[in-house]
Amino acid sequence: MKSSVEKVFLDYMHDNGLSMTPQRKLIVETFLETEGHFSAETLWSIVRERVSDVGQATVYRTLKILVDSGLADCFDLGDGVSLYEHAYGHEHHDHLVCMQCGAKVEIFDQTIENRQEEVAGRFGFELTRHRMYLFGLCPKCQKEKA
Amino acid sequence: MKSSVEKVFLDYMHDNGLSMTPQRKLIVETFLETEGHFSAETLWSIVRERVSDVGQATVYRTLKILVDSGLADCFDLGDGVSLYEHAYGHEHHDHLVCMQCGAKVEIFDQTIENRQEEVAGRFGFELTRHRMYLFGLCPKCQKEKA
DNA sequence: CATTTAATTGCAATTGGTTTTCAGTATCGC
DNA sequence: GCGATACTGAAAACCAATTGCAATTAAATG
Repeated sequence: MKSSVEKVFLDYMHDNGLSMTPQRKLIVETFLETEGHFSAETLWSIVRERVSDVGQATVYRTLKILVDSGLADCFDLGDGVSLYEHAYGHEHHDHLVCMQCGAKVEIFDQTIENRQEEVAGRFGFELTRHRMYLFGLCPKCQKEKA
Repeated sequence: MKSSVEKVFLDYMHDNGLSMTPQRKLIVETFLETEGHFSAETLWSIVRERVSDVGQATVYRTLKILVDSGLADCFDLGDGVSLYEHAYGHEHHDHLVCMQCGAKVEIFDQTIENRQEEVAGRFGFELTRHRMYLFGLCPKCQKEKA
């Protein structure tokens, strides 16, 4: 039986007149098997461990499809590198990032979400989405520093 | 009497062995006279209206000094272009951005700030800074759409 | 105020992530 | 199968931002 994620992807492909190719299949599978937050470059290197002649551009192009189809979420921490993570079946969340080691924790706080709506409403804005990144030092790096 | 902002800048320059030059003076003055959120490119174009032969690199280099000295704040909305705004004498705030017209509203909510600390603390993180952007439609753009 | 040293400048070249172009190849609906 | 489209990898193009460089200028010192 086809997994629910694959169905969503194939439906998106079909609905938009896109074709399935061995490269895309490989990239999507690799994406789904890779946990955490990673760059296109990183995903490319993992893909190439399996099949050596997949082009970098194809990885970028496929990641765009993954984002558009709702399977991936793309964000960047302000350093010019886009990071990707699984979006299908994952609730919305923000990130807590260690500035020392780069560790990332997914966070969610309903109070913050509510206040965001409320603040936006105060200015008559209709809120669509938001991004929030908290930067600091993780427990481990605090110890190492002391 | 020298304004307080200028003093902070000159002190920073001196403390770091930096020299004052006509170009830097012009760029800093232009920066201080320009309100809102703007890119280095935009600042450069305003500067060149006054003196035509200021190099683009000098604007970037001076903006870096402004950020380091605490006079400017640099952030980006995720589209790869850094935006700058006045930081001296301005309290910390986040941004509410209209995705249609690009209008930006500066926002602040103490409840959100408190919860951020609290969420970070829950994971043992020591919070240093954060960025939060709320994206949506401003009142004007909502009307135009309807 | 001259001198010397270190900093600064504009320009052009470079970087680095990402996107696009292009000619050849593969996919999909019929 | 066949034809219209879509896809591919490689390389070139992009674009904001940075850097190397040789000439110029600021500024501390004597």
